[in-house]
Amino acid sequence: MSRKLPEPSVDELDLTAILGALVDPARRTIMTVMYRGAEPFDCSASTWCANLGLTPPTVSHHFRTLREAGLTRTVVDGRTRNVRVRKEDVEKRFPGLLDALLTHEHDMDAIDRMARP
Amino acid sequence: MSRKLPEPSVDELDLTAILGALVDPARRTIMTVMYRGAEPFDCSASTWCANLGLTPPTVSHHFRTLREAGLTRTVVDGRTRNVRVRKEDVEKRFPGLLDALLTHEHDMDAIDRMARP
DNA sequence: GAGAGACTTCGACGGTGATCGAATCATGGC
DNA sequence: GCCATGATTCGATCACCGTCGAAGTCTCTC
Repeated sequence: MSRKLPEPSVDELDLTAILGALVDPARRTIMTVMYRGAEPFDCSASTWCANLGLTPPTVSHHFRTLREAGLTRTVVDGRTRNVRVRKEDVEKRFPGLLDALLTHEHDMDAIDRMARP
Repeated sequence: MSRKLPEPSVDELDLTAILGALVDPARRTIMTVMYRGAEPFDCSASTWCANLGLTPPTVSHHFRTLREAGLTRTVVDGRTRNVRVRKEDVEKRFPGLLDALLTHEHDMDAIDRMARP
């Protein structure tokens, strides 16, 4: 049994909210890792905490912000959370946006760390 | 005799600064108008004030933010200021970014108003 | 030169957001 | 059913940003 956390529909996607979410470097790192990695993505918060140098509350806050901006979809299944980027939805509304924003990231450190199984 | 106001070089263009500049709806409107209009663009601040519903200090602040983010180039010539979007520079560093961000603006009202000579 | 007009800078205010520690909640195992 | 574990929420704090009024600066004109 799994439940999907609330998220805006495609029509509700707002550019200001999306940009507001992607201004933060930590959130952009999260998005870049998930955007270029295999999906669905297992995001144990503790792993993110270590790689981003942030505490659990802050990481939780970032994931909520991304989801509420419509950039990610979170499915809760038991105690694990599957988060994946809503590529098609965002692409439909703002073509080329994710590619333009998430393919030129400079600090690949966290990305490389997260890539390890 | 004209002088160019200080601006970051292409190598100094920072995605966080650019997104921070474009998060604000007023600045995004300014950029959209200039990006899609003919350039160079005569930006009498009083016109912007009327169309954006903002006071001169605020408009001045927005233009400064855009310039310091590397999105615009301002050339002062006497008492007139010519501002134009640094399309090539931004495109060189972040391909497709401006197109993705400035071609789906919803509120065309200010854009239409500014379009009139 | 002196004044008028237009933009910028300065100072302040209110709001928003990132961050953390502490408390709370939910889940799986005993 | 109850505890241990891991994430979320709550509350507070700090910094940053948008906005404006007032003061300052620059330029053109007379």
